[in-house]
Amino acid sequence: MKDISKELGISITTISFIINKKAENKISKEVIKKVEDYIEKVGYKPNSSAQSLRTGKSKTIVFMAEDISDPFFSAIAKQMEEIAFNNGYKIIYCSTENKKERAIELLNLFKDRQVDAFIITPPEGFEDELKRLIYEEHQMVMVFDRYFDSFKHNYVVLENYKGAEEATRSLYSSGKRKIAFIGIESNLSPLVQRLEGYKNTMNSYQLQEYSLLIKFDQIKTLEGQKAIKNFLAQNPEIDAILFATNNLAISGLRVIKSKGLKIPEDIAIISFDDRDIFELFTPPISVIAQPVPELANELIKGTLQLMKTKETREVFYQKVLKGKLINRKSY
Amino acid sequence: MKDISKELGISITTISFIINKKAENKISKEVIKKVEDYIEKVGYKPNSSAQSLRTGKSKTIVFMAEDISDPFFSAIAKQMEEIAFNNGYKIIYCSTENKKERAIELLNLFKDRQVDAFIITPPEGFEDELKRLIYEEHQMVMVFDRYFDSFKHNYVVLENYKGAEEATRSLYSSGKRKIAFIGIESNLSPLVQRLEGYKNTMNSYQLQEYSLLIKFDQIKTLEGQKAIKNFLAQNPEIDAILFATNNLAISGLRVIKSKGLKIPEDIAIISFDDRDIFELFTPPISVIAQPVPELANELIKGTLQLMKTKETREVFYQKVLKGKLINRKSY
DNA sequence: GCCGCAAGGTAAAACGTTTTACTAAAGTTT
DNA sequence: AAACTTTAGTAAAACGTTTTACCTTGCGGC
Repeated sequence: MKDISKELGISITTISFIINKKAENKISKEVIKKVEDYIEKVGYKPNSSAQSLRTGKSKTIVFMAEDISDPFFSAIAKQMEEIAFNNGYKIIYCSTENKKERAIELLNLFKDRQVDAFIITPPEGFEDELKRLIYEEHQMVMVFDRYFDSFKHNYVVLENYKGAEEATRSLYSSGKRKIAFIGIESNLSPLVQRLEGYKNTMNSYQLQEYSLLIKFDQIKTLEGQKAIKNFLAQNPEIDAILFATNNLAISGLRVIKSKGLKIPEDIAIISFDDRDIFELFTPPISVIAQPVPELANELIKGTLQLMKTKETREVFYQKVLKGKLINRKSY
Repeated sequence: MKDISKELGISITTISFIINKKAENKISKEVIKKVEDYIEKVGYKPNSSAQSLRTGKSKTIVFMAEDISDPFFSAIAKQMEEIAFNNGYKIIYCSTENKKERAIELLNLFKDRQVDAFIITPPEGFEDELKRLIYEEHQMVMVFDRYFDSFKHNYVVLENYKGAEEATRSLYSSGKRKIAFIGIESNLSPLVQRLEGYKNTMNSYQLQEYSLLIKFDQIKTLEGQKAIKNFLAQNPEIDAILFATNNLAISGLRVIKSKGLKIPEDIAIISFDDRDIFELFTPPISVIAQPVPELANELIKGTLQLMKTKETREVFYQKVLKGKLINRKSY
């Protein structure tokens, strides 16, 4: 800017105004034109560190996902990146592995970097920490995938209860009566609501519930598969399963495959969350798919919007999006 | 720092020295201790924008992947993130979609932000641009997954030729003789080398080659599947296929499934790149798996190392890692 | 008692912006 | 024509660090 100023004989202030579009009714058209042309010509780009230092804004958003290598989260991440970038923001990713300690550690490490906003998939037990972050540290926070009732905050989540309800109904409609639910031992909102949706639907049909809840860290392990195997062995009458997450379903499918059960004749399947593996499985697995582009869009648009409107502690950005039941003949 | 300085009656300079570990033989033990304790107590963290402004380093690395939502790249990304973070670096991701124009656009957009290094998966036709970036703009660049022969640069890639060779041999060993290669129309190094590996091996057995090259943007489409279907129809004697990428294999498997061919009896399969879908497929698909943790490790360690040793245009960081053939009985 | 030197420390400039408060000149009222 | 107002622009401080060059004190050697 100093160089431009010297070259054009125009003050740095004026140049700054022009760059930041604050020149409209201060600076003459000719000067604006002259400066803009020169900037274009020499390809000047402002130094973002200096801008951050002066304004206190870093144009950076942190996306703290449960696991950024999970297909669901990485798909969300990609979509968000694009939109954020076009709005002049960059996103930094990290994974909590659904561990509270890890999330806290990450948060601490981000304290020193200036960050304009956080998009967080809070792990189990992160409630108090999250509240502190929002209400005491006054950070701009958008919560994703799950939310808490104990305090108000911004969030974008799936309509989990309805999804589970619809899935259970569909299994019922296809003639299944011994419908099981395999979920996760957790009180995160989606897992609770999915279970609730299942339970209430079964109840409304006056059917017996069969539910198995697996520990979070066993989902992808042999222990998890063993638990499912035992569950099925103890309840051989089960003729349908609703899986609460895709990873759960994958473990379940391994068991079903190893037991030689036919889908959907012996056992019908619906899983939450779509991923390519389900479409290609033999037979293709039906799912309640999350609307990834819409979720990503809401997340980032909401976050950008909130950063614009600043400290409005009154209005919250809360979106609940519908899932889509995709019938692939696995029930 | 100003506050600490006032509070402790110690100059800002001294505090800066202590924070940056440049105090060892300048400042007395007692003062160091005092300052460190105070910093710990009040939880002071330096302002990173100010640091960047002063030092010209942003502690930021850009990872320009082909597609960050692809399981291979997102797995790499996750691993790198972790290591980078522990070294005080943050990573910004973006996806080129293997489009030259997109990559150039992204690069331009990063010009204004200060970036310490680039890790790039160069798309087709990016050669000149990459060369310019390295040799004219003197950016720190680590190239990933593919590389160019026409100029020296840092890279981390897979030993593609050997991988294809080994896979082809294995198919031969299992008794297959009409072995086909389905690849991509591209002159990116891995695709060329995989084809070469296949061709030369077939040649050494004096077997006829069958190869189909699909256009990059048709890989995941119906056109791609149609091409594969035609290829198989025209060469019904084919009894084995080596797929050059996982996405190709997935399209191929759809075709094979729709044709009702049995794997491996009717047709044996090996694919490059592992992904969970292959393990769960019926039957499980054999693959040449890339060593993801090692790749990520080399990438980020290499990049960090190069940033330390600065302008050493003589020495290049070039690693070629071995793939691992995993036999899952699909051949 | 003076010199030189090491140890321990600091003042101040610089990094590249944004923004506040100001000015000079020209135009508009009265 | 004096007194305001608007227009077009600028000087300088501030953001929070790092780093260069400098300063002071004490001490050993002669």
